[in-house]
Amino acid sequence: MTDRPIRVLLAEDQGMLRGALALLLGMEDDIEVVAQVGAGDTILDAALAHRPDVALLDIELPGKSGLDAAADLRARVPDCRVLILTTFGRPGYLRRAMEAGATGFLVKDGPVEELAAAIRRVLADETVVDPALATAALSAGPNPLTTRESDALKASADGATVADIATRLHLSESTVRNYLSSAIGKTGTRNRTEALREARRQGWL
Amino acid sequence: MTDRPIRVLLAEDQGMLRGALALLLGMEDDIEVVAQVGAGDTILDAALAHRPDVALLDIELPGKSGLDAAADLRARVPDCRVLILTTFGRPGYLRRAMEAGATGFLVKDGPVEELAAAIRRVLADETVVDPALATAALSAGPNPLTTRESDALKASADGATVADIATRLHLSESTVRNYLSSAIGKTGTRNRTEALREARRQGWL
DNA sequence: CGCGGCCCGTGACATTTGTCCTGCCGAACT
DNA sequence: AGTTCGGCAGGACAAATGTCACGGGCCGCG
Repeated sequence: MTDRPIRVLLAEDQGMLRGALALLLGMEDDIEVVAQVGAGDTILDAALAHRPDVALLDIELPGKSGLDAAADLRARVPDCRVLILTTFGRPGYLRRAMEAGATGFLVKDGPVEELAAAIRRVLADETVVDPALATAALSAGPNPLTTRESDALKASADGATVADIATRLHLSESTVRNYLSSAIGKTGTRNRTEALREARRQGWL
Repeated sequence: MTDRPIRVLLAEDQGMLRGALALLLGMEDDIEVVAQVGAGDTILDAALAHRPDVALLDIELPGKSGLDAAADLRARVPDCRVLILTTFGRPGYLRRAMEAGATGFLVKDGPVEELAAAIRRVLADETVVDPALATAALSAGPNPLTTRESDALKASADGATVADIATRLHLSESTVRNYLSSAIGKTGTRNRTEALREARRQGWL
């Protein structure tokens, strides 16, 4: 096996984890980390410049979500497989990752040893997903929130009042209250805060 | 330098980061990772069993906060230096870490290379803290919230209603509203959600 | 001792939030 | 052509939230 090494792009905002993973992956003799980025909106450029075989993407990233970046990669760098690496195994994240064309989905718990193995399997076009998480994602059903309901929920995250949200979204206060009320109903919760938590838990935001 | 290696205890809940750091630190020839734990309430036992020279502690841990664990260690394993490793450089965290007897305070941004260096410096009883963060912590002043105000804020975190909080804290609803109102005043915010965010940002919870 | 701080509680009040109903518009599908 | 769904908005109402003024008790400090 003296093939050319697997070229990996690493996108992760936490500097220490990014550095540690890069060092560890670099020590595998069949893996080479050709690019490291800490922001979502630099992923595509880095991939175009370095042509990786596998992109290892965190989801929560500054600038642009790893899921959105995954969709970009599928369109512009189709030879590059996408492996999502995320803190939370939210059902909605997994669903969206698959729709965005990801080949694998790993959570940041679980041993580091999994990582290199997953990279090799993904390169062979094997789908790598935790089975328990997969069934959870299936049974959870799709995101019931409309675009604007999600917007209103997101905008309410930092404790903004209805008036604040209305300004931010260029809407009337009545409309905002309607969206929030509807989101509360769909999540089966009692107020915005609970609705926001539940929507996040499901990976709907 | 063929001294006996520095014995390190590693407390971090995220499996992948914990594993990666353990491997990297283990590759330094003067460092040996003698224990790894993923929960705060197992730190003390592990330290008593393995007698590390340095304990590398995350703050947000299941079971018990790394800050509380630090205080335990100072009391029961006084030869062990404490080095806090945390995601967020909140002023209040740094202050509390120092009061709990920590010798160093690192954030998870910044390069991995810092880590081994910090461990060696901490062992030599050098205080290691990012200077910018240190001045921020000083200028921020101490935590103005009383115990009960903090309790009420924490209990409101998941979207609980006043009635819920009152039940959880064995208080009357009026009292809860007073505490929340007071916390909102002290944080200079407009509602609980903002107050909670601000209190967290300052590291007051 | 008086003073201040924290704890706990009540009642009244204004504001905000959440619900429900109504309506209009455009796009998509049948 | 009709129906459904999403976006947008207004009004009316009940409930939750936040504010304020006011009590009491306890403890520590000068």
